[in-house]
Amino acid sequence: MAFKQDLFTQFARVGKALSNGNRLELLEFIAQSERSVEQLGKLANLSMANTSQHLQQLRHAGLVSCRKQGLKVFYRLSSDDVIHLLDALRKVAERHVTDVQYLVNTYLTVKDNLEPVPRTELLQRVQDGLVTVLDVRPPEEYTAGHVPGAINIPLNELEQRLAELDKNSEIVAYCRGPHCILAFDAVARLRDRNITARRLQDGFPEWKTAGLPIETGSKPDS
Amino acid sequence: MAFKQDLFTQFARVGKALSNGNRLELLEFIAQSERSVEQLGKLANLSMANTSQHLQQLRHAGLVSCRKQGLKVFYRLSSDDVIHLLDALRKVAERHVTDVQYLVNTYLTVKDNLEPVPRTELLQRVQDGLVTVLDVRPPEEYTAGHVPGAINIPLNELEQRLAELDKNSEIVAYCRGPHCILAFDAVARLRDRNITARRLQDGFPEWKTAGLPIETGSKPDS
DNA sequence: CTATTAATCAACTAATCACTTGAATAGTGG
DNA sequence: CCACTATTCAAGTGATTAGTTGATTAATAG
Repeated sequence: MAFKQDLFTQFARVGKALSNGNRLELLEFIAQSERSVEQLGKLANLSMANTSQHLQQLRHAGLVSCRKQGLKVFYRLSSDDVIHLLDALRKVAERHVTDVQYLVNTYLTVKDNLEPVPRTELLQRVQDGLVTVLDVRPPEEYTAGHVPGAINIPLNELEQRLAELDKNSEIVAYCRGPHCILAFDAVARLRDRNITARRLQDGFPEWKTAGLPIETGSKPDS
Repeated sequence: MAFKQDLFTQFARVGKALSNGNRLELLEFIAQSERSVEQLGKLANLSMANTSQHLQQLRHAGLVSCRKQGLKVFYRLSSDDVIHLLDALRKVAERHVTDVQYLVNTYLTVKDNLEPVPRTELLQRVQDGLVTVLDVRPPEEYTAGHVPGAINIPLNELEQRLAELDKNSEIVAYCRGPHCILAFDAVARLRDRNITARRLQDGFPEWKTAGLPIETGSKPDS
């Protein structure tokens, strides 16, 4: 059955594109916004030629597409399907690969002195104006219920919306749960910019089931 | 940020597991039902040692898990997340890789010019007795789980067992997934004999992860 | 035209991968 | 105990991959 083999070989091409850490990092950058080869190379700390070659592999796998404007070539995700794919990949990795869990634990608790903020502590400190609570989940989930007073900035908009954060108060980010990558990613990015940030213990479902108050609806623009 | 690199490296391990056609084929078989190494090797036409090695790669990537029963080791998907991942992979490949489009068009669409039956529609129509659901996968996979009320006739027995089909109700055939040719083939053969037949949207794993009811065990002879 | 810049291509090395072969393990039954 | 079976391990080979280096192609500016 040559057809079946051919099909799996083609699917494997997409898998192959996802089989290298540098390419995955490039993909994540591209997912934020369209970028040139040079920019991407700098972000991922790769040589120009190497970056170009990786991007072409991604392009041949159908994950990204590009347009030339003047001297520069801008790459972007070819569709939202790719985001879903990356999401599914992360979810599987996060949930099943023990090494990822180990990395997350190491990073959050020991290596970077990032022990999560206990739930019980947070409410008081929000009321005292000591912390800004950041919900990095998608808007739908935020609207459906969130920690009182939290502002919603989805992870992919974080860089563009840094101005909305009060840089004098500590940021406490949370997301879907204890192993959800969103909040730790947010904390990592904020810390890259020298913004004090920590992660809330667990995520929203745990907050809710702990019997703590919640708030629903979307935040009006202020 | 070495941590970030490490994380992407771990994610890439999952990508690497998906980067080989034989592994993807094994995964699809495993998605149907738990199976031993020997069975999987035969299905995918691989040597024992080779199969074992591929399965171990899948296991280390967190995609499958296994249990030993007597002499045999049975592999199964480690969670429904994996089906979602495979789905996302297929979707991206299908939509963006022109070679896949060509293959799909050449082999599949030509055979099936009628739209597949949506999952949500099927249950109601089965209950109303309007359709006969036909599972054309091998008996083991049928036994491990199938659409409620479906009858099991493997493709190679279809011609001999036509009498079992109620020719007054429409036949809806399904198999392993959106690109599995078993159901396409069945529909084509039934139409050749002037039996009204259509294909179910996707296959059994997708049905299961959509949260729809399933039935297990083999059908008693009636 | 030439110089400059962004990106790609081509050629090469070291590392990794797919697969084979043959040996080693672990369970089972006599 | 031994024989038998399903699986895994270990070692080796040819193919593929990631990354480097230096040359080459396009677009732009003077």
